[in-house]
Parts: sequence; C-alpha cells; structure tokens
Amino acid sequence: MSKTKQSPVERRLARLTDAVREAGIKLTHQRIEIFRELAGTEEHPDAETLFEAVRKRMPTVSLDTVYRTLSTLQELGLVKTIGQQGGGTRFDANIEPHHHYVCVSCGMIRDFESKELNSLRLPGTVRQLGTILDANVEVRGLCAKCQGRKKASTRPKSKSS
Amino acid sequence: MSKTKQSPVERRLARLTDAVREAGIKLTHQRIEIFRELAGTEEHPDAETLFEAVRKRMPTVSLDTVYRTLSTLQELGLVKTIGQQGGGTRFDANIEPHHHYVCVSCGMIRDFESKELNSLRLPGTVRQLGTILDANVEVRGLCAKCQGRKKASTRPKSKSS
DNA sequence: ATCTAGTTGCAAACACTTCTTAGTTAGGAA
DNA sequence: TTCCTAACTAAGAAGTGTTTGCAACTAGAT
Repeated sequence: MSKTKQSPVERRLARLTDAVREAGIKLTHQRIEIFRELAGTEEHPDAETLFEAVRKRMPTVSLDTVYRTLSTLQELGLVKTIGQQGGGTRFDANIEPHHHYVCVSCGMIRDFESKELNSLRLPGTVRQLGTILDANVEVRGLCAKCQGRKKASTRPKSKSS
Repeated sequence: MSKTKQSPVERRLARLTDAVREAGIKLTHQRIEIFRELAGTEEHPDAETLFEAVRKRMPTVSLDTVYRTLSTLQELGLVKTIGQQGGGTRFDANIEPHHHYVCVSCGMIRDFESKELNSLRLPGTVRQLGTILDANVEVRGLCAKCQGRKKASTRPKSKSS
C-alpha cells in the first residue's frame, strides 16, 4: 500500500514491514537495519560484511543475528542468495562452452548446449563494467525426478510455517 | 592401453597427460584416477562425492589429495568449478529478474538488466530435464578496477632498483 | 638402481555457518 | 501501560567444507 514515490530502499523496507506483519513475526530494529543495509547496496555482500556495516549503527548486533535474520528474510522471499548454497563446490571436466540446468529441489545439475546461447547479445552497460570472458545461462527448475517425488508425497503448496 | 578409438574420457585423459607433462609436474595415479572419475561423469560432483568414487578403486586416497588435485587441474585448465568459490554466501535484496556480471579477479558482482535476456529462448532439450522456474545469465570478466590493477602489476619490469 | 623434488596421507587447523544455554530486551496485543 | 514471549546478546561449541604442516613416499630423470 505505498502511496507516494519512494526511494528503492524505502520501497523495499515497506515490503519488509508488510511481509513481517503478514508472517506474524516481529519487526525488530535488527531486522530493519540488516535489511536496510542489504537493500541499500549493490555489492551483494556476505554475512560478515553486512555484520560489519550494521555494527556501525548498532554496535551490539551479533553475527549470529545477521545469519538468522538473513535466513528469515529468505523465507519471507525478500532476499535471495547468489550461487548455490549448501553442499560443496562442484566440479566440471567439460571446459567447452555450455549451460546449466539446476534442480532447485535436489541440486542436480545437467549441462545443455545451445549455439544460440553461446553468443548472447549483452547490453552495452555490461561492457562498461569490464571485459567479457564468457557468459553462461543458468536455468533453474524442478527436475523430472523431483516432480514425481513431489506429486507422490501429496504435499499441498504451503508457506513456510 | 592400446586402443584404436578413444572414448571422450580417454581423450580427456590424453589431454591430462599432455598438460601435466607440459607443466612439468608428475603424473601420479591419484591425479589420473581423480580426473578420470570427473571426466567420466555428467553429474558435476563435489569433492566429497569424487573422493568416495575414487576410493573404490584407490582405497588409500585421501580427501585432501582430491582437493589438491582438483585445484591443480583447475590451474591446468582441465577442470572448472560451478558457481562461486571462496568467501561466504552472498546475498541479494533485488528479487526482480536480473543478471550478474562477476569479476573473476576480485569477485565483484554487479547486477544488470535486460528484457531480452529475461525471456531467452531455451532449447527443447531443457524442457525435458524438468520445469523451468527462471533463467539468468552470468557474465564473467575482469572488472574495470582490476584491469587497472593488472596493468600496473603486469608492466614489464622496468628498472626499479 | 639411485636420487630427489614433487606428492601424498594423516591430522590438525581454518573459515563459514548453525546451534546451545542462559539471561535480557523489546514488539505489539490486550 | 502492562504483560507475554519472540527475539536478542553473549560465549561457546559443534558441524561442514576446505586448506595446511609435516614426515613418508614415489614418479621420473640420471
């Protein structure tokens, strides 16, 4: 229910307020500050970096809370992680250009080829960031096997409890 | 060991032999077996999985050798990792569809937008793997800042003493 | 067969993340 | 405002995934 024009950060903070209320959890200073910090940067920080930044304004905040809050924000769908989480680094002996399909449920990764995707037209803004070595596409979805499993377990779609 | 036609695995193993020789390092059983295992699977295993697999044939191999070998193979350019390695999980408060530019040197990540890339045409083979939730492009390169740094440090050694 | 630098196996260290316990603070409903 | 309790801090410990130090070993050259 935003009424006036807000900065991107304020808009995101408003979304936090809504989401927290809807989830029936508390809107604590820690949650606000941690999210504000993340929403206000383009640097995709890790937990430690975020902790140090928030600490400047809230000297008593603990690293543990940063981790817990990020986890909560993820459940609320307000925050995403970059790259895969959980499990270790995965290796690939295929050094030809190719793309990946990743199952969001079981983590399965499969290669696929596409000449078209090998030569994507990238927007000019990218070139301003630096040189381009390669570009690959990561498709995420639910693999055939996991679709079967989901169906079998007859689990109605529910939000995280 | 005398076969006329080579399987893809054998072809890759031949590349290993060459690369190892060229780099002036030793072609140990461990390196052969670890690489053979990785080159022979499409599953993009992690170090632990690879370790367990190699162990069946080489019961004395150790997990740290797997790690060290994978690192060596990476330096030789025979193996790649999927996703970012090193550092912790990185977070993103931008939940709109977007793409990433990643600097291979400093790890900097920047978002970029592209309507065109938001609606990529994916090959039909992908659909056979499972449902498609989203697809995003990851561009890797050397960011402007690191280009400057590289230039400065790669400068032909002028007489400085 | 001998030599030796590069490699390995083992254990221990390390980095990141999560969890435990216990005592305190503070959000927000009544 | 009062009260209930979720959420917090603190300090520690544990769980993963990865790296390192060191003595023993071995690939490959002589």
